[in-house]
Amino acid sequence: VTSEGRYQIGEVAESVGLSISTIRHYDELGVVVPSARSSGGFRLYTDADVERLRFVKRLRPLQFGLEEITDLMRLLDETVDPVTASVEALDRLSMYAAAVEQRCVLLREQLAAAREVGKQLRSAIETRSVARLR
Amino acid sequence: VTSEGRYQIGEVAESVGLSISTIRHYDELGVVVPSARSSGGFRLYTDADVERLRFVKRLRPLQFGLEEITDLMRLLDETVDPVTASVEALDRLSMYAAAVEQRCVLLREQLAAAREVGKQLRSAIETRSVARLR
DNA sequence: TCTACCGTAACGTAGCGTCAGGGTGC
DNA sequence: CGCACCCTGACGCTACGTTACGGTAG
Repeated sequence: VTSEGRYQIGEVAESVGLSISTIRHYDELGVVVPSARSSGGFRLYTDADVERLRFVKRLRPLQFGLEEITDLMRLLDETVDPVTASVEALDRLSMYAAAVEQRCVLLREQLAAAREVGKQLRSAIETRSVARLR
Repeated sequence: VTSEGRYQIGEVAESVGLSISTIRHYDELGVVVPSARSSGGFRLYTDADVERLRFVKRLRPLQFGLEEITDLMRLLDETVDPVTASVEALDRLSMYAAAVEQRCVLLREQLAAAREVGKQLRSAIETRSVARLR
């Protein structure tokens, strides 16, 4: 904790589980821009910023591009107030929701396939090791 | 089928589910090199080659580099005959097996996190849409 | 000969990792 | 002042995608 709710990039990286260069990259691309900078130029992240980083981290394995993720988060921001929320924004938001569902299904399939490989490997090792024992 | 057990890159791409450029890339890097070429230079894949491509495809989501995958497949090849199989090769093979296990666990965690996001998104959309109806 | 398919070469892209050289902060 | 931490370029890397231009298969 640097000064009550303002974290430096190192602490953030530690707590979120992203590398410092990744976090800097996200800043450069405008995915997650720190709410403040110290007088000396250090990036200072608020708890909300950190939450956004966690959000990105969760979405990345679903093969979403950083641009899409940025767009999605902006949509969420725009619709925080239901009054300001345009129908169009809500529409696009649910398209993202559907995409997330699909990617999850795909991820499950990949996991299943990967476990197959694991089994395949284990059995291959076993038969080859057993043969060696004789 | 081009001529009994020899497939052109297009058919292979179709059946395996990898893009043509990906398959060409794998050839260039020596990951999966087609067993033959037509007299005119067309890549000709055998069923075994196609199997190797499927193997690569299954391992990719586990974040293995192409070089590692190549190494792994070579290890499998080298140990096909238990007599030629060195203890060292078998050792490295089981290290890969362990790595696969770990990556599977990680993948499951990522899937769980991603589903969280899905839920989060759906509920956000719902509350914001319902508010609009009034 | 036509047409779909394939070849290489070369450059473009996303998402970081990795210095190099130099301030910042406690 | 020291030492850990941070800054901005700028270049490197992986794993492809994308033309451009031309040959091949049947």
